Formats: sequence, C-alpha cells, structure tokens
Amino acid sequence: MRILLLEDQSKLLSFAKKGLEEQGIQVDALSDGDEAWEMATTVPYDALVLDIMVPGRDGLSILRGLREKRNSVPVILLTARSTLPEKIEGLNLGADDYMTKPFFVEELAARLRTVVRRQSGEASHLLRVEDLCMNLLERKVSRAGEDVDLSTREFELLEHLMRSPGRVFGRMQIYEHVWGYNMDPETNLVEVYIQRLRSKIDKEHDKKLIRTVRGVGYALGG
Amino acid sequence: MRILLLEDQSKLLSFAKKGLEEQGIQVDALSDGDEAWEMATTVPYDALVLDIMVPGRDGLSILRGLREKRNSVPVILLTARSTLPEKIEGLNLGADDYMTKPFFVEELAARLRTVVRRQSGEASHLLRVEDLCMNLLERKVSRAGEDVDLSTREFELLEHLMRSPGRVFGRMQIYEHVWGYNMDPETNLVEVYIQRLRSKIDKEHDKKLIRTVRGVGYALGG
DNA sequence: CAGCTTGTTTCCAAACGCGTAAGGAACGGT
DNA sequence: ACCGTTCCTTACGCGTTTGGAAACAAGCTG
Repeated sequence: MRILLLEDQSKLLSFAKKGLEEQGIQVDALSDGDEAWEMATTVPYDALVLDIMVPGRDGLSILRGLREKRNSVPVILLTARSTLPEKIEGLNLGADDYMTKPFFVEELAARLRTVVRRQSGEASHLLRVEDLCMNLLERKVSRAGEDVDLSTREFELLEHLMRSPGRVFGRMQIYEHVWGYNMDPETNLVEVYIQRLRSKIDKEHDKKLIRTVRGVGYALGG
Repeated sequence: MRILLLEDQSKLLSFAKKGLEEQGIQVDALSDGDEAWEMATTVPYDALVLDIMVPGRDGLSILRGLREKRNSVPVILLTARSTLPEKIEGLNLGADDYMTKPFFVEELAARLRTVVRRQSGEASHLLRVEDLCMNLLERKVSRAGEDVDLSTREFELLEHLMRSPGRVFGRMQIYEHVWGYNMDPETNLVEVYIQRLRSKIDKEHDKKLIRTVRGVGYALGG
C-alpha cells in the first residue's frame, strides 16, 4: 500500500512516516500543500492523509480539487482537536474519515487499511452496531430506527466505542481519546457520560448495548 | 504481563499505572531509582519503563547496570520532550524504545506489547484451552460456547493459567504474577480463587480443566 | 487405623467500584 | 446581557469483590 502524507509539523511527519512504514505502508511524506497537490494528481496512491492546515494549498482544498476531478481516492483528514466544524465540512467534501491530533500511528494505520479495504465496497462514514447507527457525515445517531440526539461529547464517546465494537476500553484510554490526555485521574467523568449515553441509548430498549466490565471499563455490544 | 514503572512525578505515575492496569498490564510503580534497581534485579519483569531523571539511581544508570549484568529485559525510556541527546545515548545503551513526555498511556501500552512480543513471540488476544476461550480485548470468557463472567481477579488468574496450558504453577508463583510480590505467605487466597474459578468453569461440565497437583500447585488442562 | 499434612469449601466484614443525582461553571445562541 | 444547554465536579448509596479465617474433607504415612 502506498499513501501520501501531508503534515506540516516536521516532527510529527517523520514520526508518523516511520511508524507507518514499520507496518508495511509506503509513505510519501510532504509538508507543503502545493507539492502534495502535484503528487496527488500524478501518482496513483491507495489513500491520502491530509492535514487541514498546511502552508500552500490546504488539505480541504486538495480534497475538493480531487473530487471535482472525479478522483475518488480515499482521504483521511487530520484536524486539531479543537476544530469540530471542519470535520463535517471535510466529510461533506467526500473525505472517508478523519482523525484528531494528536493520534496514535497504529490507529492511523488501522483506519488506512479499513478505508482502503472498503474502497470497493460502500458505506463509508457509517458506523453500525446491532440496531444502533451513527452517520459521521450528518453527525446523527439512531437506535432501532429512531433518532437519538447527543451532545458533542456524548457523540464522540459513542463514536469511539463504535469504532471497535465489543472491545473493552479502560477509562484512561477513553479519556485520552475523547477528552485529551491531561485528565485528572480522580474524576469520574467517564462514568457520568456513560450514564448519559445509556439513558439515551439503552434506557428504553430491552437489549443493552453498553456493557460495564467492573474494574476495567466499558464496551459496546458483543 | 508484569512491568516495572519508574517515574518521579507522582501524578503521572499513578495515572499511567492505572491506565496500564486497565489494559491488563500489571504495574509495579516506583518513584525512586534505588528501589527500582533493587526490584529490577530481583523480580523477573516482562519489561521496564524508566524515566531518565529521577531521584536516586537514574534510568540510564539502571539500564546500563542491567546490560552489564547481561540482563536483556526490554526497556522503554521516558524522557522530557526537550532532551534529545540522551535519547541516542539510551538507545546505544540497549534501550528498546523511548517515549517523550507527555504521552498517551495507550501508546505506551502498545509499545510495551510490541517490545515484549518482539522479545518472546507472543500472540493474539485470543487464548483457548479445549473448549474454554478467553478474549483479552473484549475481556470475555466462555466455556463450551456459553459466556462465563468472572471478576477481575478471577479473570487475571485464569489468564495466567491459560497462557501456559498444562504447566503447573506453584502457589507463590501464582501470587507473584496475579497479586504482586508483597503477599502474606500464610493466606490461602489462591485456593479460594481456584475454587471460585472451578465453580464457574468446571462445575457443570464433565471434563474438569483445572487440575490440582498435590504438594505443588495447579495447572489448566493437559 | 490414627494422626498429620494438604487441599476444599463456606462465611463474613471491609473495601472498592459503579451508578446516580445535584449544583455550579462555561459555552453558545438570541 | 439573558437564557438554555452542555460540561464538569462533587458526594453519596448500593451491590459486588476481595481477602482473611476457620471449619471441613481428602490424601498420605507410619
């Protein structure tokens, strides 16, 4: 698999390149948007990973340009943790997934693989676990066909759980992904949000989707 | 998996310990280098995570000492973001990896697994002995297809037994791995938990998986 | 068989982890 | 600036888990 990686923080760039290559993914690492556009339009990559904010042409612009040219190469966007609205814009433009920085290289690799694998299939920005559906593009969630509305945090927490159905996540792990890593280990925020999710998702259904694993954490389905 | 974690910032220490333990990694957390040296040279850890700057013996010194003693335990060094030269020195001394602070506990866990796997060829997140299955990621156990639920300790004990099917473990050995080192040798906790496991796993099945070896200890299957 | 050692089972109090409610701070829209 | 929503913290009750101990059963040995 060969991909293009566009990211202007040189440290992150080289780190990610190295990490991906260890996992057998060929990486062309660039830090300039114009060069990236040049490459993306001439080399047949299996996927692109684009930071939204870079010098030269930015990631969104490149994505837009490619889609206008009917180029359907899978694209994963990188955004800073704060910029939420752009996520949606990116997905509307035809991005296949996004990641917030900082991220785990392992996870990026995993998402690259899924995004490339399903290239031939369909259902890009849809997550489903049993009768629970999440549409990343519209940022909507439904259980058994009925719409459920969630706050931003609730949504992100659920998204994280839905990305690996059945897998148990520890609280710290959830913190790190959903909130960021400077969290007070004594708080019980995760419990609070799990309870809110439950009240919206599991409360009026027979089958409970959110599972507690005492002393460890939570999992969805399975 | 059992590791030693040396780090002097108490907050980070407790945070990381908690996070790693959520992922099924047993952690002896220390903040003093001399103690760490003491432990590292007496307990057979699967890996060490050493901060470079700590009171007492520092991380690099411990690493150097171990390698001089031909001890090849995997070591991951922790460094402040700034200190670049020391990274190189650490790797030259035989460290297996390093991480800059601050870091995601999850990533540390991932690297620990890689580093340990590299060392001893460990496998997937699925353990199976006869018709008994354990899924480490989902933290679920089933016997003959039926789910069994276990408390944390029970799970850890079973995991330990399942990692070496057929092998007989002495009580002390089980203590050390499942509970930790500072245990009262007069108690019969292991027996109690073996009994609890049996009642959940062997009780209603013809074939008993947990075997007692009189005067020695217990084994699973075989 | 009697006595000793070793393992099994039962019981209980204390500690712990989780769920939940309530209140205040911060945010966002009008 | 106001109001409603979202976010985070704190605190408490409850059920489970845990570790310890002690009674009980099963093997060995002389």
